[in-house]
Amino acid sequence: MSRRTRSESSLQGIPEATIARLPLYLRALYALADRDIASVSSEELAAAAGVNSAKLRKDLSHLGSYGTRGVGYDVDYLIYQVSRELGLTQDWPVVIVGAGNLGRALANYGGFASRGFRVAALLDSDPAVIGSVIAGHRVRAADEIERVVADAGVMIGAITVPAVAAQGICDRLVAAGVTSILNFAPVVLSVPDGVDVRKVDLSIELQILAFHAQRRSVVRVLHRSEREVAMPASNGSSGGTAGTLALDGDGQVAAKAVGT
Amino acid sequence: MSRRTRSESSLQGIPEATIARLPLYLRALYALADRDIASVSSEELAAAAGVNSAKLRKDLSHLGSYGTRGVGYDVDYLIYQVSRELGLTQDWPVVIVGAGNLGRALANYGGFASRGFRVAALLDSDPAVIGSVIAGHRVRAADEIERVVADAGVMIGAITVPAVAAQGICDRLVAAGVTSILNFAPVVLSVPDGVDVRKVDLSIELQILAFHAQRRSVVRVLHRSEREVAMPASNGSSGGTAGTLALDGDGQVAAKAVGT
DNA sequence: CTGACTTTGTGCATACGTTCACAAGGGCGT
DNA sequence: ACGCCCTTGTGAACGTATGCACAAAGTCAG
Repeated sequence: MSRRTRSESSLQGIPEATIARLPLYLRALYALADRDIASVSSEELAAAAGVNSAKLRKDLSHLGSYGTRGVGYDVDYLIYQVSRELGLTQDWPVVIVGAGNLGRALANYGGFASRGFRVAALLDSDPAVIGSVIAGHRVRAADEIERVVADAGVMIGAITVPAVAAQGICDRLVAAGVTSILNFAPVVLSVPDGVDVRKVDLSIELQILAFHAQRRSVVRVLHRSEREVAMPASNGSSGGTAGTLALDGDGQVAAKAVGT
Repeated sequence: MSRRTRSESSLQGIPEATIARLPLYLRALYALADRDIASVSSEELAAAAGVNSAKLRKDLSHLGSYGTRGVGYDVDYLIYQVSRELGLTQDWPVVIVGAGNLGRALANYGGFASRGFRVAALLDSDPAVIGSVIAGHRVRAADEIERVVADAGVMIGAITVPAVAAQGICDRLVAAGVTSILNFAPVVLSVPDGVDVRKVDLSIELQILAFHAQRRSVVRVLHRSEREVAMPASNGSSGGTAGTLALDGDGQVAAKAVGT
């Protein structure tokens, strides 16, 4: 089921991976514009954004043919086109629920207000915090979610509350009409169809980093005794579903400082 | 070239996409363990983690055969195996540079200390902040980067400083021996080979949300006047590289509240 | 006006990721 | 002890993303 028409119009057909990179290009373009650079080649822009130039050209080609062969791209024009594609030519009021450390960081975030986004309200359920002013916004009670969303026409909500409260807040946001949610709480939110959830989880990023860091350590150790890897995994009946776990420090690796 | 041996050992061959999901599974497993659930099927665990069950099984199969056919997975055993694969059975001291809102949020983050990670130090360059205590850590001067990294054997650094200062801090972290960097500053960091950088950018996530939100609006508008989409893009010579930009509000869409 | 040069936009090959569907394998009731 | 039933683990098909390499298309000098 879930047929997608994918018409020839550029409206539908932009790959998700491309969308995720457009903000990167946009940031690089703004940096160029700040330096009064009027034109840029795909090679230069790709370097500034940290991607392959062929990939950048293919990404931009999804928005249309906005470059000039032999010359490059007009910075201002491309900024406008990318902004328009991302929907940043309009104003997006955002409600932030949870005025803890993360909520405050978000409300104070510079790149927030600068390009298209605006903090419509900052909410919290803690009476000790309600009424205080953070980043120019008086913190309002979480009870006011419905009113705030309706009054300001909010379509985007950011959830920066503790994990246990996140689903409840999410439900209320959705019921009030919010269709896009940025979730910072370490839980999987369940939402009805048509609501878009993106998550930011610091812990996950750290764990991915730890994996690679450990892999580097392991590789380094294996270089010393290459023998033991060649042994295929013993898939005998040992282990299995035994009740006691062999939680000894077998797989442990020495994490020494890596002074160059 | 760039031959990869991809031996039968599980050490090398785990896809990046799988790695990125392992923390998700781990979180779901901890939640199950907290509820004293000893065994779980791929279907249940997949639902808890918000993924497809076939994907979950394939992901877990990369670590080895840790399930029991007809039964499922032993929760504690799987927690151990996933933790070990991610390198979370060892302790990772992390240095946080930048004690602004984000740095504080990170230092206070619950999921930080709980599983394998430990704040080794919190640094800042602002004399007004140095010396104050945040989340149980006395903020130290940014000058001490090298000493802190060496003393605590830090391999992971988090950068929560303003964009302009990020590359400089990054260089110093790398020079001091840090090989994994979590970057919150909205810049592309350049690092030598062998250093792993992951970025968390609130603005990018918001922009992706805005894109989808706008797309929903556009689709809704188009349903009213379906005619105009059928017209193929006029790729004539008009427009082109003209000096003046047509920055009128042509592509604007009405962002009305979405009351159910 | 012409021709050389530069850079875009894209066809194609390859790699990677996802999903289906089912055989293999283990537990459990009888 | 046997066979049914359940769930894992995986082969295969499909879809998506990436990167190379080059034709198309424009600029600019003379």
